[in-house]
Amino acid sequence: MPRTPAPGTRDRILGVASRLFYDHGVRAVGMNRIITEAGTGKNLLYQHFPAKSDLVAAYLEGARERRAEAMRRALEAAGDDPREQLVALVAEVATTVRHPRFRGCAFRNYLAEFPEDDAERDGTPAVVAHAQLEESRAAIAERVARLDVADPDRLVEQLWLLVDGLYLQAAYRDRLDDQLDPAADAAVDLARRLVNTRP
Amino acid sequence: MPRTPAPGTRDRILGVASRLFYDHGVRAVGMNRIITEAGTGKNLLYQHFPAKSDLVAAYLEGARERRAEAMRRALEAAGDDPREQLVALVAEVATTVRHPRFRGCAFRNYLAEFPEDDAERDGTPAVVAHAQLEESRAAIAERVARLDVADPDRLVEQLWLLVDGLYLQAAYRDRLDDQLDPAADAAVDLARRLVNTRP
DNA sequence: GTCTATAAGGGGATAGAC
DNA sequence: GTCTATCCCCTTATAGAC
Repeated sequence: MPRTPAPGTRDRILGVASRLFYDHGVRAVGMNRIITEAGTGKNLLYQHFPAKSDLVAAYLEGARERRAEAMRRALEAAGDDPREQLVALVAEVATTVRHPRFRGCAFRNYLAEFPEDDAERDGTPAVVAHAQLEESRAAIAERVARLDVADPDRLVEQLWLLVDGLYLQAAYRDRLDDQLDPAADAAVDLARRLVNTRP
Repeated sequence: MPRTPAPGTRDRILGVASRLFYDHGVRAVGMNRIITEAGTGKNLLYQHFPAKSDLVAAYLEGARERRAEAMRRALEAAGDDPREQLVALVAEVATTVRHPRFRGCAFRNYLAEFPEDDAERDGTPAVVAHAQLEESRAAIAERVARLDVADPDRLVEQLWLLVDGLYLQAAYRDRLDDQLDPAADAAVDLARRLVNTRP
């Protein structure tokens, strides 16, 4: 049984691939380009990732971990009030969206690129993407459930609409010099009004 | 000078291509499939559309005309009150989204599929898509400008967030049995509250 | 043995020629 | 309509360098 050679290789390949996938789209980036920019051999890449699909799934999995960590930090900073936590979740997205190199939500971008990619086996990119979206939505639903509002389901939908709206706008509004800051501010403002409305 | 042969040919090709592009995505549909399903010859297709890009642009242009017509009808039915017109614009999107065969916004789908398609020449698909989005947003901004609200820009952003949120959710929430109806209702409800808030 | 570099297989794309 | 040219894709196999 051979030892795992060159421990940093997998991470380096995955890092290069992740940046390329995110910046240019999964379909637009070929394996050749990843190999060239990573400075590695083709054999080694296919040893760590038997197919491009595995590499894409690992890319989304990494993005998911980073998103989960960011959400966790935002919730911690918001304290114990579920209303403040809900505002913090939307505000975290608003902050993420403002990042200069932000180019849309990685998971929604993937699903838009591969609309016919069914969720068959475990570890499929589509499965990872759906899991992240459901997890993110569940974080909102949990906190809304702790509020005393007349129609909690509706509030979840409305907050989720803000999040999705922000992500989608970020995906196309950067073409012209259209800044996302007003949209991000408007989303946070609206989220605060929504969670503070008494039944 | 040869006569224009078979006047309905162009429309037939465009109709078949539009349906395929919308249902399966632009990248997933090759020219061969369009030719096969349209029952036309390859020569004839390239005579009407010299490149695939031209066919895609015509597909988006057609979708744009249909969207403009739907918006015009919704505004007419809403009467002269700008508040009712704004609610009608969001409600029209909510209705469109509920359609069983709805598979997302054609323009946003295209921009997601081709993120690096710059707007260079006229008639490019990306140009058509951007024009439609700006036109749709302008329809909201015009009516908000006629309201006496404290921060009109913010209201435009918030209404636009609802529209984008609806469109994006429609693009991925239909995978599982997740119905869009609650989201559509929530969006219309929120739009009504937003435009009826006094400064 | 481990990695790189290169070539080739198999498929499908657009576009054009006949 | 069929057939071909050209290109790029993912993937595998082979050959060479440290």
